[in-house]
Amino acid sequence: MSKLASAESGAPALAVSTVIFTLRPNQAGAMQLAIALVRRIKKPYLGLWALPGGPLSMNEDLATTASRNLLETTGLHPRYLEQLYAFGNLDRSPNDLAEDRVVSIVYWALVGSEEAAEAVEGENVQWFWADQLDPLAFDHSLIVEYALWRLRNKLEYSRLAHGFLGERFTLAQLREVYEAVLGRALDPGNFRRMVQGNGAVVATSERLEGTRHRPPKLYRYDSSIDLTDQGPLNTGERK
Amino acid sequence: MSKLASAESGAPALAVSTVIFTLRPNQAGAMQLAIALVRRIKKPYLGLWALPGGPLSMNEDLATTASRNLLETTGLHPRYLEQLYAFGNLDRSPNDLAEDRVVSIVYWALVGSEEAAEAVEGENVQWFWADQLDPLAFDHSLIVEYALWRLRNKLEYSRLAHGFLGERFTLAQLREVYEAVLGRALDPGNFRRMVQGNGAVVATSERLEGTRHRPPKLYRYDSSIDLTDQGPLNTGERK
DNA sequence: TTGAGTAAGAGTCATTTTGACTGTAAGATA
DNA sequence: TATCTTACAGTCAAAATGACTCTTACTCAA
Repeated sequence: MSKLASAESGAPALAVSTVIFTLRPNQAGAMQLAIALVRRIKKPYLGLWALPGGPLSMNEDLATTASRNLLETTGLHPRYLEQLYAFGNLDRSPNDLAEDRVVSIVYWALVGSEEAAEAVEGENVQWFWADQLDPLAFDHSLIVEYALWRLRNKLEYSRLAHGFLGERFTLAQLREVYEAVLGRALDPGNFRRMVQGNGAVVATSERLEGTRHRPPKLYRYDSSIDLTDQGPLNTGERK
Repeated sequence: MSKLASAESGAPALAVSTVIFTLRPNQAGAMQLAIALVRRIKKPYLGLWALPGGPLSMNEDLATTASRNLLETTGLHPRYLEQLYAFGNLDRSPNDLAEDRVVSIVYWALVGSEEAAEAVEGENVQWFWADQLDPLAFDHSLIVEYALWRLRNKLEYSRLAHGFLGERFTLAQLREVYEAVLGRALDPGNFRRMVQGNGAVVATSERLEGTRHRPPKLYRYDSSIDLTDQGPLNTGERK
């Protein structure tokens, strides 16, 4: 007999999972894309790594559940949170017992680099480099691959990089985010022109001091756009 | 006591709905974007129009359920089917009885113009112009608006127009699809250059005859790409 | 005090892409 | 045969893009 609540009602169970991205410095000191995973402590795929998640509770919105899962596993709040996809194939679970069927509504989230450094990490919660993952539990490898694709795509026509950075940042830091996510070097001059051209970013009067070279200006995103909860539910512009 | 199965298990119910698009000629003879809706014959929003859909059954994939709903309401098979979004807000139902909560996984579909002309239409199933809809039941107006946005966006970087056309088509027909979906006229010459430039379309040796002007070449899509079931589950290129 | 090193930030230039437009060819109809 | 309509090819300028160079402003070591 299944342990899932759905078994009694004859309907598939509903769960919410989250792909949590951040940027962390690697051995060479360069920023690299990382994902938070939890270790399975129960029977299917016991010991393997999986996406954090849990059942959808009756009195909670989907995004709220994702946000809470994120807080409970890493102790962090998302800078950006968006629904990725609903996975509900019949063959998602290893044994094809119909009673164990779970439909997972998956979100993806960005957390800031500084916060991520202080995140909860332990035996069963760890950060992994996004581009060198061992096979995960269930269909989570597929999910991560899709989330990666979506992140890289959306970066180009959105202001996503904000999700990794603080309120103010230099253009070099912003470029570093783009390079880490896209996985290739970008020309500094062209990047400056691009990012200033579309008006997404405005210069502040401050500069970053304490560097051992010419102090760069600090920029901030044009604050007219709210970065949280993209998708059909926001009322702002859609681009 | 609620009629929904979820009430007994303490979990939100799961449903699948579909936004069904087609192109139909309007009074002026021009193609225009239309959506298939069903009339509510039950209590919440009784008499209002809504998206076709139903509960997710235990032994059916999400996309299969969407496809079956489409077949049952219109008698048609989709030329294109893609998951849109999972809607699960707490305030989706009018009365805020927690037991009535439903999470809807919404798909959107394209059906061919010729087939749509012969589709089942009756007292409780009808086509409506996509850009002049009265308010729908539940949050379905919001859902349709989002589906429209997604359709228009995706048209630009995908081969979506195939979903409205037959196997072979003239470039003028293809342009007509684009114009109907985007809602604006396109320059024929530039359209030709664009569509031939990215290699999505190849000319056949046939021509469309019976016109009262120079017979245009018939084209077909490069068949190497499968158009059904986009999203994370396809193995092909992702662009 | 001075020169070297480093990265910020502005500018140049050739190529590609895009939008608007013009011109010609092929068939139907009167 | 003349004319109408549409297919389809070609032109041209503006805008966007990628690969550069050059100058400026700071730190640090000699």
